[in-house]
Amino acid sequence: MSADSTQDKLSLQSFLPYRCTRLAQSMSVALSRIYTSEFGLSVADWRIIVTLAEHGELTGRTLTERTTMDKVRVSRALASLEQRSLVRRRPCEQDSRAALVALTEAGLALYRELAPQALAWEADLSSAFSAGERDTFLNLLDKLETQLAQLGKTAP
Amino acid sequence: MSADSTQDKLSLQSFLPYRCTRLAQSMSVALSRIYTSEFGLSVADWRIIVTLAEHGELTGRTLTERTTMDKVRVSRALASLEQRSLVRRRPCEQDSRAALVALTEAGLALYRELAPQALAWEADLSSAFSAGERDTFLNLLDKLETQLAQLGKTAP
DNA sequence: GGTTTTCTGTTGCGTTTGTAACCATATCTC
DNA sequence: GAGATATGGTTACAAACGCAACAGAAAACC
Repeated sequence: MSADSTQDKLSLQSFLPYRCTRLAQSMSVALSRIYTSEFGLSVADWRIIVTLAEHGELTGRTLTERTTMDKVRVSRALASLEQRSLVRRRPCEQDSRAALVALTEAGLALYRELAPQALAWEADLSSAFSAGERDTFLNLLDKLETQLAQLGKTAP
Repeated sequence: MSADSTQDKLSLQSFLPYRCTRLAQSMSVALSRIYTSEFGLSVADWRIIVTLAEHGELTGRTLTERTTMDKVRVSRALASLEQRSLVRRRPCEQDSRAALVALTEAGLALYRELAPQALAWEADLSSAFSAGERDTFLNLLDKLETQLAQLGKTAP
């Protein structure tokens, strides 16, 4: 009926931010059954481990960018991970304020056990999609994020 | 290139839960410029007000369902909203445990000021979409949520 | 009709999370 | 090269959050 893509009346159920948050919440709860219940990792831990596994040794600064997390959240997660000997830190020669963080052997081993499970879980989830819909979905997410950044720029 | 809808390697940037959380987070921050900075409302407050405006007088129980929030979160938000005279509570005749919550005149007035702004904001955001993409997006969100519920049922 | 179970709603407590202040170092400016 | 400014990272404090425990009332059970 409606040829318009936007709504004229406000309904929580079709309000984009609410729907995205709700979905993200559900996903997070489901996923945490893997990395929290089974491996005792927080979301922050998880993101850091995956990022380090993908990009190798990184500085805390870069880690906050890649994981879209707060400085302090990264700092605290790193402290915890280091205590559990899942990551190690060594001073950075070029900048003595910064530290270079990398996975330890144990950390890498954990990742190798965790990653396939996460991928399998995501595959199960994505099986709700028909061919191409996953890409479409990610594409739409991109569009929204881009637009959001655009809106934030014009009216800060 | 890839005809497969799932990924073979784990990358945070294309990992569905991460991407959804990130987008939801960005949206929430942007939106809160309206209802937090300007009206001093929390996300919980906001959801409750919108739901009450849409459905009229409701019990707390129903409110938790419609807003997908915790019992306690609703309870605390209601206490705060009642103190600010934005909602009122009256005992429920059929069930003396429950209370019926409704917007006050002030609450409704607030809503009438807030809702258009939220809708305008969402319209700005949705302008990143071409015709039909918003519906597509909501549809894909639905699919994921359904699948998620399905997965949760089989392996709890 | 009394007992047990279930349900609504609130409170207490420990954990998590973000904001602000803070060192230490690096960079920029003159 | 000395002062101002910005940046990486940690600490301190306060607010928000959810789980568990709770009181009170309804439903279910026999």
